[in-house]
Amino acid sequence: MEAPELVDNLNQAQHQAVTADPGNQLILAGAGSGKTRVLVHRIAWLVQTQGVSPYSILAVTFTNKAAREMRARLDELFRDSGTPINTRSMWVGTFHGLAHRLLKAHWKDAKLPQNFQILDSDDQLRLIKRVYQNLGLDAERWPPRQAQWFINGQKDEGLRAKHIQESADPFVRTMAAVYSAYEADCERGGLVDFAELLLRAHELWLNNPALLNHYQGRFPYILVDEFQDTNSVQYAWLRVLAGEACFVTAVGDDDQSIYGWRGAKVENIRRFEEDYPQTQVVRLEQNYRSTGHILNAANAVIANNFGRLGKELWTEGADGDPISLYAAFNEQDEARFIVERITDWVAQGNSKSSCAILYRSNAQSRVLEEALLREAIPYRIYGGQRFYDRLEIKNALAYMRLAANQFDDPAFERVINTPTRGIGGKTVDDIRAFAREHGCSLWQASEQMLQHKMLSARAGNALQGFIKLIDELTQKSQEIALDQLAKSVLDTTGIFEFHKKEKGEKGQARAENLEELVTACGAFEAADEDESVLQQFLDTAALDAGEAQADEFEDAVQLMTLHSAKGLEFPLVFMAGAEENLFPHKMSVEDPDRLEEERRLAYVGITRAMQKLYICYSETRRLHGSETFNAVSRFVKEIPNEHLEEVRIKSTITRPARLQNQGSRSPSRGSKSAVRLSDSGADTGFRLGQRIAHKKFGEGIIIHFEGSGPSTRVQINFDSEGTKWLVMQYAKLEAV
DNA sequence: CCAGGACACGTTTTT
DNA sequence: CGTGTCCTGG
Repeated sequence: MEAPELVDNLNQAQHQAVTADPGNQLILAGAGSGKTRVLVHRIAWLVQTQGVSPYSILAVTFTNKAAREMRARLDELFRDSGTPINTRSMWVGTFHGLAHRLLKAHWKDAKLPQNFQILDSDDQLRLIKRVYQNLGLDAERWPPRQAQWFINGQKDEGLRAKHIQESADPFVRTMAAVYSAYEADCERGGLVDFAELLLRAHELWLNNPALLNHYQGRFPYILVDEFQDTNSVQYAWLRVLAGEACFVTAVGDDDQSIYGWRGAKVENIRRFEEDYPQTQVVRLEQNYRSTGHILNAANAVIANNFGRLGKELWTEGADGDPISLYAAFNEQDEARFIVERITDWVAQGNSKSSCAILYRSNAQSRVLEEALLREAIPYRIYGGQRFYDRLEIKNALAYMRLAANQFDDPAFERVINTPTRGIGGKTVDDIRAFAREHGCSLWQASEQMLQHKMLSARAGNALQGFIKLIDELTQKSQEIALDQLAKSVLDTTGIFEFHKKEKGEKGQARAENLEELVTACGAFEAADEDESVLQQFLDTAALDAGEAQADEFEDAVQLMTLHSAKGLEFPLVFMAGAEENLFPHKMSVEDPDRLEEERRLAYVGITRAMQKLYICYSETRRLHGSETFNAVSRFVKEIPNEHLEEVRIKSTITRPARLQNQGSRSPSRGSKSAVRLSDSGADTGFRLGQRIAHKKFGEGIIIHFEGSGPSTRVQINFDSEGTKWLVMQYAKLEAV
């Protein structure tokens, strides 16, 4: 059967990947090589030419965004080829989403209550803190966050509390105890955290051979996106499901594995061929995104890593501009440089949203934001707080959760006194103690304590009011539509007023978000007839926190970390802070594996750029309150000179080491003996003692020069502003 | 309850 | 240095 529309316009490697005979397949997809296209076309090809049912395909991604995109593109493809298929009923989703779907369908086999609740990391931490109280642990000595990290790490490796080996190490012993108690609490409350979804789903296979057999028969074709990001449980879950007969297509790029620190295992993709017999390997190396200079730079950098599966990006397109390297004087200068380049770019008729500023750590954004703010350039920070992660939304959702399930302890704790209704810490402690003693939920404990009049009149009344409130919501939840319930939560619990009266613009924003929640509830479409719309909505909210920001349609410069830039592309890209100890980060330079991950991050960063890439580093940087002096990043040095062009001619100044001990803000200006100053300023068109005018600072007299060329820095004693150091290139001085 | 101060901390993030 | 958290005093 022919399916020309599926293979037209594919290059040879893509064609090979899409039309390969059914079998195990490893598609090594370089950055910008048309990966999603291949994945989607492969699915359509199987369906349209191989007679594979779309419902016997399992397609797994990591993020909801990726899953949505895949679904949308499948919809489009199927629609265009005249074979409309309901992709909503296909098994396309995230690992967590699919695991959840399985556990919902087989809650009994999974040994879960039917209405088990998903615990987000906030709830999880809260629960761990409660475990601490129960165990009488010192939160100072063993930070609860560490316990959370530990528990999730163990689960990611497929390990339960009982699997942790006896250890003499007090840390391990303590953590194991916390894990164990936490597990018991989750068990009692029917609570499932994110890692637990995966672990349970894996155990579901292992403990129910018949069930596993059923799904193995159901899904003879499995496709996994971003395979290099799979962690141990995810890999194991897939491996078991695939069994001996299913065909697995793994799509990924070992060179873009940047999540090792949260459990992802590059080895999973590297050993794929060994684990899945007769794997056909296809390399997608032709790049449709970047210019030649950019790709060659990326290739050269990543070539320094060992044990790669190997891949070299190339393009039919032009070499383009070399990468520009700017050595900033300090982080302010760096920001100013970037903003000026953006201003130029926009002046040439480009959009602001076509530029991205990438950085290694979030702390770097502040200075960049300030510089953008100064020039009134709108910007958007990617990866901010998402809708369902907002405090006010979580509070409202907690009421809805209680309406769905009164035994949801994390929800109970969150809102029992939010807004304040006179149930103080003491009362809540008493309820917790009672619940713990009787092994029941906080809700049940509250009812019991009220019944037996175990509380003071005042606390009792307040608690009674809360119980009544929730009872009424529970009642309503069975009678009215979801958005009406949400509205009712806002009206009756006081949460709307509570957040609205928060000071500043915050209150306004929170009120708007809460109203938005009602709208979202109105727009929610339930997929499953057998379960309450409310429960489905809550699960969706827990598994998909929504988009990061509301005003994403405004034309704005994009700011983000290198990590969150993965998968995106921009015509103009700035990589800021390319300095040793910042990038690669100092926490990663000692360990070769972690250093390689940093290098992959550099590779990801470079390959985001389509037309033009600027790499910036700063000779001095204020970090954690003190001045740091870092060399240019080793990754920059790994880029061959032919692809680089220095924007600033490096000055001839050599800074003595002792400068680091000097307290002054501008250490290199301190003493004449330490720094070779060019007192002529010959190549600048200005001379010492000359009177000049500056747009912002007014008139002044030149009192020092340093460096040469356009990067020459000049000290001016302004009449009204005092002395300042400026970079000649930017200062735009005029002789008076 | 909340403002304000002391104090600690400082890489990356999705579900 | 800037931010977030925890604690205390009013």
